[in-house]
Formats: sequence, structure tokens, C-alpha cells
Amino acid sequence: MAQVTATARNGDTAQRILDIAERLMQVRGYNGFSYADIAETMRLTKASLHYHFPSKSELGRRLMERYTENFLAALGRIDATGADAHEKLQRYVSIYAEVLANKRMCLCGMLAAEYATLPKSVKAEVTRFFDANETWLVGLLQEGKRSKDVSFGGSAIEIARTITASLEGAMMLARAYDDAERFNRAAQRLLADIAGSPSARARQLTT
Amino acid sequence: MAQVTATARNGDTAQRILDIAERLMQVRGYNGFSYADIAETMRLTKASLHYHFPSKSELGRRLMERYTENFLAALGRIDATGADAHEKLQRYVSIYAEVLANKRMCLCGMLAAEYATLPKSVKAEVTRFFDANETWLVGLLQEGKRSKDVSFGGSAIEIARTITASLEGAMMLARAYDDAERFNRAAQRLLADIAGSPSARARQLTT
DNA sequence: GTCTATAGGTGGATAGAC
DNA sequence: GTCTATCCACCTATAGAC
Repeated sequence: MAQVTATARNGDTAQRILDIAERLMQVRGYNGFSYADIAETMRLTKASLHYHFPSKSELGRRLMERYTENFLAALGRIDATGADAHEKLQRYVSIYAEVLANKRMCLCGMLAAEYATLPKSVKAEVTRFFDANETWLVGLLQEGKRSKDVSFGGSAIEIARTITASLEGAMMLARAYDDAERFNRAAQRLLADIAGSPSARARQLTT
Repeated sequence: MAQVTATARNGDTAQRILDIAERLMQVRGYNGFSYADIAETMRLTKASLHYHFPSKSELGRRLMERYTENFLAALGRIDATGADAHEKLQRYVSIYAEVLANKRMCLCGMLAAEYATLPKSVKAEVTRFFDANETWLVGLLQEGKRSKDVSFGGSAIEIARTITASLEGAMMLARAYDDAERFNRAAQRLLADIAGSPSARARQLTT
């Protein structure tokens, strides 16, 4: 299954720091955690953390960089399955669902909310993430339309943006209610209505 | 037009504090602003702010309370128009669009992201807001279905939740890209696909 | 690479004069 | 109601020993 969260528990120190920081940032946000929080969980002093990541903005940037890398790798694994477009979209959704299952927000959804307060270098990484998402989804949608696995009207780019934004929003609300099923129901409805398989689309209309 | 943001510029001090704090919180989040920020904008000392709002959590709670009140009032004005369900949904979307036009996030979308770090009393107000949203939308959707102004399959409650979550997500992304049109395009697509008028739905399928 | 110690700043919050 | 003055906890970050 598509796995985004890194688990380099036996990796080097920098990677372990990123693991802890990533979780903290996904749960509490960029402005909601400190070097002290990481230090406490890791049994390492704040000063040592600064050796690996001189500033918080650098930590945030590196974190985003790794997150996007892992996310793109997960998308690559979806591509490698050779499944049809409809199935690939389901797997795309399952990436989000898995993050939520760990009681976390998508790192980029979190940072999009805090966007106004972020260091410039972190902001740039956040939009890079969403741009990469968009590119991947557009390719998938166009391919799916040709092969008639999915059906939609209008531009693929708008559909792609709507899907990502909606999933991020559904994730945010589901986490506030601590109810993963909220996310799953919203996600299935979105896929069926916005870019569903022709059969699913027909079911949705039948009422 | 539906107006949520309060503008009590000539109101009493407490209301003016809430106005400033509201804007700061919508732009920077609960963890991204301080009493000092309010004080600076208002030309009032931090100590004076504490006279009106003893603690930040109390300020946050009162802010959310007022925000929900204003939002529900806006929904009441939509009801009062007597428009059909499709038109009412458009006006619902326009509330969000207007907040975004002021370069702000929906206060509750912002707080949903920061949820894990919020004081309990503020958390409660956030879910109360979304619950009230859901109730209003469900009523509207059921009424619209009866009168055939909108068409959708499945439960109204799921549609309502999906609409709100998707709008919040679209708002978040649009603000990060400083591109209000991103929100508008996503919102129109969502309405058409998820709970559109039968004619709009037909247009969307025609491709 | 990790530590102790600390700098320099800001956070929310309070006491008490006016 | 608003002010000055202050507290103490916490923040990011650095210096320098080991």
C-alpha cells in the first residue's frame, strides 16, 4: 500500500529528527511545535538539534522536501501498478486515508492553513508539492478519459485542483471530528461525482 | 450580499478587539498571533486587552462564538430571500468567496487545521460551527430535492459535509496561491457535480 | 556529535497606580 | 478602563567544553 510517512527509526540522526518533527508538524502545525518538543521525544538536547538543522525554517524546508519526495515516490508506485485510472484514483485517495489513520493531517494541508506565517523557503516547497500533485493528477485524468475509465466534463486541471483541495478539506474536518469515516465517505462521493467511472456516476444520479 | 466579517469600528472596545483579533486569527491562525499584535494595531496596551479578555483561550472562544453567530445570521438572510435551493447554494458559496476576497481563511477552517493545539472551549465552538452548517445545508438540500431545484444521490448529510469540507479545502489552497479564481472554479464545479441543478448537472456530463 | 550554559527575545498573564 | 512595570515560562539560537 502507498506509504508516505517515513520510518527511518534506525536511520541516522538527521532522519530520526525529521521523523519526529514531521509527526509534530502534521499534528500541531509549524507554529505549534518547538525544538524542545523534538528534544524531549528524542532524548537529545536542543543544541544538538541545531547542529543538524541550524534554524527552524531550514528544518521546515528539509521536511517539506523529503515529504514531497516520499509522496512522489508513492505516486510512482501507483503508476507502476498499471491499474486503470479509476483504480489509481482510489489508490491516490488511500494515501490520504493512511495519513489520517495515523491521526495526522497532510503536512501540506496543515502548512497551507498556516501559509501566511511561513518562512519563504517553506512556502515555496508547499506550492511545489501541490503543483506536483496537480501534474500527476492531470496526466492520470487525461489518460483515464481516453480509455474511458473515468468521465468528467471541463478541463482536467480544474478537476485535479478540485480533487486535491476537497481531499485536504475533508481530511481537516475528519481529523477535527476524529472520524476517519467522514473522510472516506466524502472522498468516495467526490470521486464518483467529479471524476468517477461511468458506472459509478450513473449510480450516483439514480435517486 | 451575505456579510460575515463584523465591522464594529465605532462599537465598544471589546468589539473592536474582537475585530482585530478575528482578522489576525483568520490570516495567521490561533498560534500565529499574540496579544502584542492586537495591541500594536489598536494602540492599546497588552494589559488593557487582558482587562477585556482575561486569557487567550477566552478571547478565542468569544471570537468563535461571535463568528458563528454572524455566520448563522448570514444564513438566515439567505433563507429570507425565498430563492430556490440552487440559488441559495450559490449564495452560501458567496459567503466563503467574500471572506477569501479579504485575503482571509474561514476562521473555522483555520482552527480545524490547528485543532490539536486548541483549548477545549475553543474546540467545542469549532465543531458547533460545523454542526450548524451541516444542519442548515441538510435542510436546504432536502427542500431542494423535493422541489427538484437540485439533484443528488445518497444521504443529504453526506452531501452537506462534503460541500463544506470541499469549500474549506478549496479556500485554503486558493489563499496559498493568492488566487481567488481557483476557489470560484472549484466551488462551481462542486455545486454542479455534487448537488447541482439538473440542467447544470447535464452540462457537466456532456463531454 | 553531543553536551552545559546562556543569550536575547517574546509569549501570556498579573499587580497596582491613576 | 487604561496605564507602567514586572513575572516567569518558553522560544530560537549560539558559544565553547568534551
